Amino acid sequence: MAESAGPAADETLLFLTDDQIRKGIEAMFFAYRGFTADPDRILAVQGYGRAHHRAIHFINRSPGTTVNNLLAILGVTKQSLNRVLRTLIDDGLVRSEVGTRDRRERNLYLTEAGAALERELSTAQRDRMRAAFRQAGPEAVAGFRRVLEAMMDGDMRRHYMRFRESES
Amino acid sequence: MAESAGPAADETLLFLTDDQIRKGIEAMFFAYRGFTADPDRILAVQGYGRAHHRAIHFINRSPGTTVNNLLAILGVTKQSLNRVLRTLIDDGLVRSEVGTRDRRERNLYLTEAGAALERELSTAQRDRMRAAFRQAGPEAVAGFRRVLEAMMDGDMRRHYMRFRESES
DNA sequence: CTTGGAATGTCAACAAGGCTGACATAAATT
DNA sequence: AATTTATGTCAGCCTTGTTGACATTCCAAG
Repeated sequence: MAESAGPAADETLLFLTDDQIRKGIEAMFFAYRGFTADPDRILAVQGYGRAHHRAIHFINRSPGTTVNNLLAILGVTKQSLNRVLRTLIDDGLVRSEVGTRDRRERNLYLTEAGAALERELSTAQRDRMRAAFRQAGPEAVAGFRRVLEAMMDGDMRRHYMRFRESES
Repeated sequence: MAESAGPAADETLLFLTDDQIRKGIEAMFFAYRGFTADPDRILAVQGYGRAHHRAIHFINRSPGTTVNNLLAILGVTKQSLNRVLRTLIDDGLVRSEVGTRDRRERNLYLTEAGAALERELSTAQRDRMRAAFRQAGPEAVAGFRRVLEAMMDGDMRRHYMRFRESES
């Protein structure tokens, strides 16, 4: 913070040059495409999209979660999420139960069919991630995670950390 | 490849456990949201979206690029790109010139107004990336890039590498 | 106890930006 | 001359964002 008087004048900060940063930006762009490519292909077959994947992922991650919880994590409007949730419920992939403590809430669970699709999706995505991790090596993976965590918005980092802690 | 008989039996591969992979997947998801958040805010003001940002970014990156080139990099249909390009041309942010060597082609350039918006967008995005890089440190950045490069599809890696080489 | 908000979820309508298919035009290639 | 290539355009569809209106449920203040 104190040493950033000139634009990258210090040669120990070469990884902060505009060119390095630009490469990072493009790496992020191209890699995210690969990251979603396999699930996208699977989802397209049954007429679903990325929004369905996100809902399925986080319901699987926290069974019994409420619509409001999901809204906070996914960062969309409740109307948008509701449409996706409705098709998943109608198609028998998600079960919605009236909350016991507060009957305004709906607790969401994957059905067997939902869990099966979740496994199919996450297997495809994990296979690619695993291959990338194996190719890059453990230290690269640690760096990858450190940079991504620093890039998150505060709110999202909270959700991410909550998930990280919830399993050993 | 040969040693992967059992599920993560080797303790030197702990970074390849399903749990580690899942953390990587969620890190990617949450970080990408942060990555696009600042440009999204700027674009929303002038009524543009992420599609406009992508077009502007890559036209700025390779001035004079053709429509076909852009299609290959962005991975969308020409109809979809055309709609975005048309608004950018009509709004005076992009200039389209008939190709000299091959007059079927259109060479695309940013106008002054286009370059100004590009600077505004990339400054916001670079600031966040720079902060993340600085916080994570040079070795983390190297690992970040290695993992992302391994995660790209072959085609996308080609485009990425082409860009990387095009500047020292 | 009742009543007025606040929280939660649903329904309707609209826009952006993907997609496919069909077709036109001009230029290059064979 | 015929074909292929590059680009643009029209029409129509889908997913997934948005806002607005509204129903239900809970809770707290009177």
